[in-house]
Amino acid sequence: MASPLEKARKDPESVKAKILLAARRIFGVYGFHGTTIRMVAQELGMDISTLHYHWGDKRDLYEAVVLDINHDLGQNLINVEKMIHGLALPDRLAISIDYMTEYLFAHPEISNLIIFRYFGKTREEAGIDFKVPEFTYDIARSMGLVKNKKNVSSHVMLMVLALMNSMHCFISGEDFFRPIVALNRKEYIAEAKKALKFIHIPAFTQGSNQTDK
Amino acid sequence: MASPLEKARKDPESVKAKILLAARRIFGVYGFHGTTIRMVAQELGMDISTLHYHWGDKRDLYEAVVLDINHDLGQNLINVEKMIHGLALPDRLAISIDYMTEYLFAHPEISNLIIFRYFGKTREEAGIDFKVPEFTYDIARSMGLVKNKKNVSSHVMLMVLALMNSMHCFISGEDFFRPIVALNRKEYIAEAKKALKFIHIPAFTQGSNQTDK
DNA sequence: TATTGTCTCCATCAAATGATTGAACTGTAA
DNA sequence: TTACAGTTCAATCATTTGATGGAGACAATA
Repeated sequence: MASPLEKARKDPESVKAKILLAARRIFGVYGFHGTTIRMVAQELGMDISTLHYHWGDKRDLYEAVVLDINHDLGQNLINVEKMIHGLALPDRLAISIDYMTEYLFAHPEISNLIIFRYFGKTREEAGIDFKVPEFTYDIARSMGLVKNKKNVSSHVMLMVLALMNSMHCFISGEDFFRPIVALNRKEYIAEAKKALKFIHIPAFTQGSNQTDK
Repeated sequence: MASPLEKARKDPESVKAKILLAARRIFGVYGFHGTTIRMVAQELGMDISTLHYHWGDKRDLYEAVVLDINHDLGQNLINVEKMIHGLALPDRLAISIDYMTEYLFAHPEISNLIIFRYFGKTREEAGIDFKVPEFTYDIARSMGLVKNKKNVSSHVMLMVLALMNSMHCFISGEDFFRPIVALNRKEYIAEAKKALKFIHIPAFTQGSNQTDK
């Protein structure tokens, strides 16, 4: 009855949980086609047939990873929403950026996998999907940018998407960007946060008197 | 002597040029591991051995695609630099964003492939690379953001990277984002340009009196 | 016509990869 | 002890995929 994913979440010490973690990491680095189940198995020091025993086929494992990440991300967005409730727009933005950036830098495979899904295609289309549209709308709403309850302007949606993308890009592109700016990890994270706030807070605040055209 | 890539560029009607074009498109959609040479061959209605005859192995073809895209992108950045020379910063930004967005929307595989390279890994590391660091520095310079000739601040570099990333994300994510905002292609492109300018011009102009801390 | 060089494709190979099978090992309950 | 469910792994299979060989088609030229 309980899916492997549910079992994995129930007991973080279980083999299933370990598999899920390794799969997140490796799918996050190499993408779906770029990872082989042998890579995941080797990372765990176990046989590929043990993987199949616990999770079924490669697609099942990948979809479990996507679901798991969706769950984590949604959970954290809820947390943020609670933290910023009632504050002024610039503060809401600053706190959201700080919190989410910190969280995503600690789990870069989330940004990696979301970006893979946005910008790439798998040969066989997946039935499973990220909840980006829902998340985008939720963020716009919790930022107080949705004036007309049932008709969010495209402009606002694109602004929110741009903010999310900027964050994912800094996190996911760390290996590529950090050598360019010659910073250590700690400095890079700090500068990324700074840049995100520097760019997006003025954009949203100037927008507050024209977001809805 | 002349490489297949040079031959392809010399004669756009040649088989090699057709192969290069198809390879750009398909690598751009599915990434390196996600595309098979059979997919490229089928797209062209030719046999895989004909592909090998003209280009060598898969890696060669991929690297030719990367070189080709680098070349095109560099060429267009030079064009932009000429267009904006001598103008004020907000105008430089607006024109650059308009021009590059238009260009990249016409060749989305460029954004796709650059993003794949930023954010993903191939199992065997490629010897070939995108010239992002050089391009980033050139853009910062042509925007007039480089004050100290030999020491560009990390902050400015990250700002430029964020701008480039925002553009690539809107272009590369069109299939994913456009249904969310419910716009047709023409409207989406217009809104993307608007959002990019709306977000990044204030960021850079407010930054002109504190870019170098 | 014969020759040569260019190009294309069918057939095939070898390696990589996803998936399965059956034996063996473990601990627990009867 | 025996029986059984849960787990792991070595061995193996079938398909996909990158790559090659050799024969044939075609055009240009002597």
